[in-house]
Amino acid sequence: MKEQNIDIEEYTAIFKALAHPTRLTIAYNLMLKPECNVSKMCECLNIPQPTVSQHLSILKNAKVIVGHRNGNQTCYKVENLKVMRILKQIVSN
Amino acid sequence: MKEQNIDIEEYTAIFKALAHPTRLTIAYNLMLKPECNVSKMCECLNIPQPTVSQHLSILKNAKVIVGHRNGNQTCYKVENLKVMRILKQIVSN
DNA sequence: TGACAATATTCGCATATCGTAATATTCTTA
DNA sequence: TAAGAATATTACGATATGCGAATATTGTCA
Repeated sequence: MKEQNIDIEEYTAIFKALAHPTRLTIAYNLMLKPECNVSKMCECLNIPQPTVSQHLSILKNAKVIVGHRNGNQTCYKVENLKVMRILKQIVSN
Repeated sequence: MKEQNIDIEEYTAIFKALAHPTRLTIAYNLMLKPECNVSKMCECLNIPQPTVSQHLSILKNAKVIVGHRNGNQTCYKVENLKVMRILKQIVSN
């Protein structure tokens, strides 16, 4: 019998990162829009900046999002194709 | 601006349930096969029965799987369409 | 009913996660 | 270089999660 080559560890890490309302909201919105910086997220979510940065850090470690600095601000976006496929599934159902 | 009607809480619960290697493995395999009872899972996973039952309970509470008794054993399967769409995405990528 | 198989639940403890607060770092610009 | 804006990190107490061990429940069948 042929083994399905799904990487359980990888997907577990992704799901773990998405398993929080704030982080799922961030990831979901980042998938819809091109990218976003931190202070705009804080404003939209109405959540303190350190908390948002912590969540961003978790999403980043799980390879759900990537960030790049532009001057003194950091823009984040979703690039991981596996993550994008998952997030697109939950849109508009 | 129109609100996207995605239920963050619902998907958070689903992702939380799937965010564990054992549970993701169980859910993934249940999506591939028609259904499975507990002792067969214990055997395949090589994990003690109480631990498997605990994970099944978590998956059940998150509406990821449903179980029905057949005599003195319980068969579980994935019926939730949202969950199936997510799990199908992670197959064969 | 008694014994056994299959599954579920409870308990206790170790570890992980969450959120707030405080502080540190990085970058820009005067 | 000093000040301020934007972001990141650390510390810590409260709560949640994971797992093994023990036990309870449910169903079958002699």
